[in-house]
Amino acid sequence: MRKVSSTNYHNQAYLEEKCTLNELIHLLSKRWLTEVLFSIEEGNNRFSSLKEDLKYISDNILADRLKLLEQHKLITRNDNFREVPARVEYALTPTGLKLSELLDVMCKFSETEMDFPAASC
Amino acid sequence: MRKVSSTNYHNQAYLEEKCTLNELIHLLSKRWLTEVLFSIEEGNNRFSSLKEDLKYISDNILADRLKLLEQHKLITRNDNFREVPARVEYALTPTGLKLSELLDVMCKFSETEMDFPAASC
DNA sequence: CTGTATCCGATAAGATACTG
DNA sequence: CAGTATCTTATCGGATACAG
Repeated sequence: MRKVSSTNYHNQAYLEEKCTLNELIHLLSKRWLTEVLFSIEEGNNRFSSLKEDLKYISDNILADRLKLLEQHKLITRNDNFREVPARVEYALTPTGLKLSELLDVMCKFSETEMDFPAASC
Repeated sequence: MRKVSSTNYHNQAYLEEKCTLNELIHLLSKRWLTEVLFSIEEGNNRFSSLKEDLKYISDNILADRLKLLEQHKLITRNDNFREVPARVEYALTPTGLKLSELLDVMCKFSETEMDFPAASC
């Protein structure tokens, strides 16, 4: 739970109210989140498949990131398979796809313009 | 100092090596950083002017963000005025300007596509 | 298979006091 | 004016154990 009394909390709230960009960046800055988005886009639509693809991610973090992405309507969660063991499939929404394209642009920018050591994107 | 032994550290390093996008987002996620960039773009080119514009920012955070922006060649720092009291002026680099334009695009996206409460950007 | 609950270490933000 | 140094607190990531 957040301590509402702190300046820390108030400043973040102030920034997010001032501009939703801060809210979006705060979401994107959660570790693994963009990787989960990209991995779903590439066809990894199950929990176990994502966990295998993002080899160092832990259960609780993956679950949390999927929940966040769903809450912000960037992915859909389909658990209507009525199978045992449980089966759930994830997919990008149109907004999720647009965000992914936007992140591609940012990735190109970071590769070509920014002063970071080179890496394959 | 960072503890190199932690999984926490290794995972972040893994992600940043995998794609510089993670490095860029990690930078942008530092609180106030984008606001400082925008404020400089709007003409606030002195420490005191920035501090007044971003009314809740503290000295040490502003100093740190300016240092980060300079290190990544997003702004320039000019202290060649030989005046007392000290005088320093900041300005965007071409890369800084491009980043600002990219962030404008992201801001529009967050306003029109994302599921956040509305705010003026 | 797809998660949840609890705990702990690591990192980030901010308050305060001080300096050339 | 333009910062720096030190300390405290808040937030985040991850390990482990467990559940429907």
